[in-house]
Amino acid sequence: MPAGNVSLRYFVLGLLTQQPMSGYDIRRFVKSLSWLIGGVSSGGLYPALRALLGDGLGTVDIKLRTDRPPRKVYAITDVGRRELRQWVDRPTGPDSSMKAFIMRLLVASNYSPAGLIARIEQRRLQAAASRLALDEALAAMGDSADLGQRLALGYALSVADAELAWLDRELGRVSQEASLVEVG
Amino acid sequence: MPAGNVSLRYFVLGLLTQQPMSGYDIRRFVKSLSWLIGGVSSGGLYPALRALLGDGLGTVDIKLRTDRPPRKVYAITDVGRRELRQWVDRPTGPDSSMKAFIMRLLVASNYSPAGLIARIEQRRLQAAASRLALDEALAAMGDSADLGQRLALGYALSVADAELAWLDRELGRVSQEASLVEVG
DNA sequence: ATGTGCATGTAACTGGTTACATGATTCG
DNA sequence: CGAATCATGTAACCAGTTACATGCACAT
Repeated sequence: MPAGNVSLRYFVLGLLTQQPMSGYDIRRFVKSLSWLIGGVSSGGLYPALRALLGDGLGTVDIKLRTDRPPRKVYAITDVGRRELRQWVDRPTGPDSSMKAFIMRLLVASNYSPAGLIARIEQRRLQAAASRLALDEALAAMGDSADLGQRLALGYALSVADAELAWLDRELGRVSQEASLVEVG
Repeated sequence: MPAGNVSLRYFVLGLLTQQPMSGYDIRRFVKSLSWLIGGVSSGGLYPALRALLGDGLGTVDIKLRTDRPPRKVYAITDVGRRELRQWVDRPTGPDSSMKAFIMRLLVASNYSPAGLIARIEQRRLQAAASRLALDEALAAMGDSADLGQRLALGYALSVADAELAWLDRELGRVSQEASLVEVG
């Protein structure tokens, strides 16, 4: 379900606006952000970098070294900066937001009340765990992180909290209805 | 981005728990939910249905008709029900549309304060528009909708509201900082 | 010697989308 | 008569992942 809009290509281009980097640097950096967006696979990254060159959005500076493989440092071009800006402004897709969970919800609603409750509880556990991971990331980052990371983390926290609140509310409601049915 | 977890395969299997359906029925039904999760393409659906048969998760009842193409009605098997339940309980991973926005946020934070503000505002417009679409869906659905759709809509609304609130808050903060810098 | 870090990449696969092909029926 | 709806599907493509391949340097 690669949703055509989560474009690795432009994201790495965006990283190059901070400073020129090699593929390896990029992977390391993205990995340090894995709590937000996961990592990048080399099988995705290297072809993407080559494509950037081909389209004139980036350049390489190849540092040859006798002992090790050459270090290829990529940089963004002016054309790249222009295209990047367009990507940033591009809608992220008609909010089919939270699609994965919504699909499960639609399916789970066909289960018995007890089954549905079990599934919402399960989801709550997961949500709480990932919320905790965000908190840990927040603690770990301290004052060192840059604006982008702080913004991204804040956003993720807000959404995670909203989800938890919804789950708790709904869990209460569904349980109550279930017990009413039992009694009635 | 095919996020390996948004599995069309299991979602259609889940729809079959409500009642046996043909591929066409499924497309129509999912299309009626397009405000939540978008549609299904036939190029995705028909292969998925065939795969369900191959794996023993579903069966077909082929109604031959002289005048029209045969109508193939699919139903879920017990094995299918078992696997489906596992899918429902499976973690969903960070949502891909959230990921798409976070990536843009990380990139946009490298722009000037004015640029960053413009980008957050842009996102706010989109978020408000999709929030509005959800409200319309809510109004349109009235009392007719089933539990699953009501749950899904409520969830989507909560998350959308949280996102809007975050955007407004952050827009205020970033603007203020920008004007402080200007003055200082 | 053994594993970890540096550093590059390819091949096969996955889970989709887009666009196309086919053909009858029904509605305006 | 033409458009929409019913109803099936295929082929080409896309963006990405997984697993693999290669090889040197440095620390344990």
